[in-house]
Amino acid sequence: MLGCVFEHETAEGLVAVELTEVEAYAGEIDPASHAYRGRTGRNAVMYGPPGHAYVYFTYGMHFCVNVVCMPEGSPSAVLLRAGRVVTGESLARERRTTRRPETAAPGKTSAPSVIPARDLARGPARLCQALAINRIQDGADLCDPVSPLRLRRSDSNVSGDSPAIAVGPRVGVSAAADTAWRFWRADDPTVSVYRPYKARTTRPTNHTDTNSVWTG
DNA sequence: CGTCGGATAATCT
DNA sequence: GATTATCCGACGA
Repeated sequence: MLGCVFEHETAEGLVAVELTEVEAYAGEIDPASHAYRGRTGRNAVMYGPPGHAYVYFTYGMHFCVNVVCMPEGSPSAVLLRAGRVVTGESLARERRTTRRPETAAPGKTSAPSVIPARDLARGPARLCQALAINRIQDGADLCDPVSPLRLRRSDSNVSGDSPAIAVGPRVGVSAAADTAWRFWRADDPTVSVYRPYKARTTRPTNHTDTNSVWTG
């Protein structure tokens, strides 16, 4: 799948990326897979036919997209982690630009930060934001040429020349952290930065509000 | 350049 | 109630 084109056609226009980084999840035998504990409402699409999109919502604010890759009943998928934008760069940047509230003090000009091209789809959630992928696309057929969301071979580079592929552990997973099922184009600037899993201290929920009074 | 904490809510146990 | 296949801004070197 590295080097294939992943594209989404919407009313706003077409944004296409060339995939530079992917990650494999091997269904019910893989402790890091969403399907490890069996079928649920969220992972149902993974149990369906291959070539369809499995989109999930995570961290309370991000979407990630997978390609279902094994026959019906085998819930395996490949997470699309990063890509290089080849079509619709301005639209992708528009979607990726986080407009913050005007923090500029009176008399001062706020510096408009332009997102570098390499960062537009650098990371699984960024890729989804650049392509405007959300829950609606969960289950979409990626192999139907008529589908607005498609995965296809690149028009260029049909010569068979393929850049070197690097292999390493998956990003951000707590289980099976040493399994090297992440694949990326070596020396490509659009590949996401590796960050190992880091457990986070659960912020204590405020059970005792400030007005409660202990009478005992 | 690097590391670190916070945001934020669906999903699952 | 805990966990999470992440990202961004802040801060220090």
